[in-house]
This record gives sequence, structure tokens and C-alpha cells, in this order.
Amino acid sequence: MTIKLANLREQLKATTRQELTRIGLDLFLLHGFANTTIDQIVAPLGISKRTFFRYFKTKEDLVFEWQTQMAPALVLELNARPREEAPFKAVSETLFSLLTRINENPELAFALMRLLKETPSLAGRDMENRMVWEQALTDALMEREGSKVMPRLKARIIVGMAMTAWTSALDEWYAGGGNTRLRPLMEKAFALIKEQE
Amino acid sequence: MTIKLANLREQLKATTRQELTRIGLDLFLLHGFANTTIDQIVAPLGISKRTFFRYFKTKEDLVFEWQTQMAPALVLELNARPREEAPFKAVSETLFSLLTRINENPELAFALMRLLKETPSLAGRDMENRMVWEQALTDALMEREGSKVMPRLKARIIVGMAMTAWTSALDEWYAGGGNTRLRPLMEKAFALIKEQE
DNA sequence: GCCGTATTGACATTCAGTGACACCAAAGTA
DNA sequence: TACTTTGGTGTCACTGAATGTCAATACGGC
Repeated sequence: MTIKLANLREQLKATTRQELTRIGLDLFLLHGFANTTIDQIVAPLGISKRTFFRYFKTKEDLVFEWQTQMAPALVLELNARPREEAPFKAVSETLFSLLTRINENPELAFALMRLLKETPSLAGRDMENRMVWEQALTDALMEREGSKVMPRLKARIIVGMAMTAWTSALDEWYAGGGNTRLRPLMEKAFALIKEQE
Repeated sequence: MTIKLANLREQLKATTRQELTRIGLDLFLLHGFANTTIDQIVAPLGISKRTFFRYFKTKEDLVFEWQTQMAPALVLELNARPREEAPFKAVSETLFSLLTRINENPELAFALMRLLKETPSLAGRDMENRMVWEQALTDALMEREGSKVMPRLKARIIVGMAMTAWTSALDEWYAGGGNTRLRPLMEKAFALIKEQE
């Protein structure tokens, strides 16, 4: 995930952006999302509130940086799956690849989920982003299989089922305090989908 | 859906509330959600902006009145299903009961969907509300079957699959301009879920 | 060092949402 | 009927997110 830094300007921009997300998330997790003002976020960096909005369109965007970058990455992942793999299997494996990301820093993932759960507006944005994922994966799946054998409704449903497993397992993990291992839960969830009579 | 009107005060409140949603939706559909201010909504009724927020916590709440009332209604519907019905079937039929509501006024349903599609923040809230439905139905399903045979993860997945069918069919219906009949689409979507190998 | 362009800060403005307080009409009481 | 209590409302003032404008500044190429 390294970004090419053309020049000094880009470097500064990148670090500022990074610092803003770091400080912002810290403050959100500490005092809550609504109780944190933009002024509080920019103060430590000594930049103006106006500048903040040149980095992020909204306060919420700061929380979802990683998530919005995810959709294209998922599509790449899906396209990289072997051609002969069954549709549901391919989509499932694609989502499984996200697991490694979470396992890199489970505490952060858990903290973020807490933030989402206790801030309804953020939960809404979260759902909205998942819809973007679903949309992207649906399109990619149709592309992959050809819209003859895989009409939109069917693709949507296959993707939706995989996402259901993903979401259910993640929620279950969160409900358990984030202590249980996530992978076995995921596997169980995906297995439950398949055995559905 | 008739509400007991205890006294004059309640009557006035009810009609004001009704008028606010009617005018608000009209304006939203006409000029877009963001382009409509609270002042524009309250002006025709001659009430103050402050009063609006005594009826609705946020501007968004005005759009989702009916949807938020839906969760308890769905639970009742699910509880009314015959005991011997298979879990997935029972949940599916529960969601199917929503169809009649939509068919009462398809134009409004379509217009509302258009509003959701063209207003990301509303789409987020929509998803969030669906999560509330899912949560409620999951709890109800566990209750119904007993948490021994129906642990939370399993219940969540059954409900999630049914919701996937519901959502996919609805999206498909919207994509088709709302012209096709919704019920056959729904039936096809639910069938696709079951035949998932 | 000089210049064109991108980035930023300062300032002003709009609008959602909240808090405080006074006011009035409906509901309850005698 | 008159009196009190209560709920709903309007007014005013305020916070904070978000956006537009414009002048100042810093970067990169020359």
C-alpha cells in the first residue's frame, strides 16, 4: 500500500492526511464522534479548519478512509481467483482475504467497530460502504461469469449471501468482545450458508 | 394503522406530524434532500423550525417514519407464522407480507427509492434501518425456535439470506424503472437463494 | 532568484440542531 | 365557572459542520 511520492508537496500532504486520521480516530475513540470538533482535530497540527475540509470532504470521511479504498482492491482479488472456481466459492475467498488485514491489528478493528456501534450516523455510512462493495463485487462477478449464465439478480444474491456470512461473523466476533479468533467464526458462518436446506 | 386519538391535543399533533411528512417528502422529491431546508418545510404550516425538531429528531427522520415502525410489525408477523413452518420459510413469508404495503402505492415506493439512491446519506440510514429489522427478526427467530437449535449465528444467517433476497429483488425492481411486477421478482429471488448449491 | 500554479489561511455565510425561557391553550380540579 | 397544572409552541441565541471567496504563501520548473 505504498504510495509514490512525486515531490515534497505530495509528501507533506500525505503525512498531514495520515496525521489527521490518526489524531481524529484517537479523539473519536476517546470522546466519541459527535463530541469531537474539527477544531480539536486540527489544533495539534496547527492547521486551519478550512484546510481539514480540503483533505476530507466530511468529518465522517476521516473514519472510512481505509474502507472506501477497499472496493477496488476486492475486485482485483476476485479477478485473481482461478477461472474454474465456483462463483460463491470465489466471492467467499475474496472476502476471506480481508481477514488478514483485520488480523494485522485486531485491537484497532475492534475499536473501530465500537465506534460504529455507538454512533448511528457512522453505522449508516458503514452500511453504505458495504453496499458499494456489494455493487462492485456484483459487477465483477457478472463480468467474470458472463451475464448470460450470471444475470444481475443471481450475481447480486450470491454476493449478498457471502456478505451476509461475512457481516454475521464479524458481528458475532464483536459481540464476543473481540476475544475469540475470527477465522473459525468466519468459516462456520460460510459453512452455515452452504448447508442451508 | 389507525391510531387512538385520546384528545384534541393528540389530534393536532398527529395531523401536524402528517402534514410535515407530506410536505417534506414532496419538497425532497422535487428539489432533492440536501437542497431542501427545514425552514422551507415548516413555512407552509406556519410553525417554527424549533417546533419541527420537537416532532422529528433530525431532518432524515422525516423520511424514515414508516420504516422505523416496521420492525415491531415484522416481529408480530413472524410470531404469527405456524409453528411447524421451517425457519427460512417463515422469515421469507414474513418479508413477503411487506409486498402488499408496497403494492398499495407503488409510485410512492418508487419515488422514495429514487430519493434514497440519489442521496447517499439517506441510503446509509436506509441500510441502518434494515439492520434494525435484521436484528429484530434474528431475536424473534431465536425466540421462536429456541436458542438450543437456533444459535444466534445461525439465526442471523437465515434472516440475512432472506433479507438479501428481499433487497436484491427490490433493487432489481428499481433498476427496471419500477415497471415490472414486484412479486414475481421476489419469488425468483427467494428461489435463487434456496437453489444455491 | 523569478514566475506560474497549487495549496493554504482568514473571513464570511448557510444551515442543522440545541438550550433556555416565556407564553398560551388544553386538561384536570374544585 | 374560576383556578391550577401541564404540554406544546415561538423567540432568541448559540454551536458546529460545511462551503465559497479571495488574498497570501510555498513549491517546482526555469
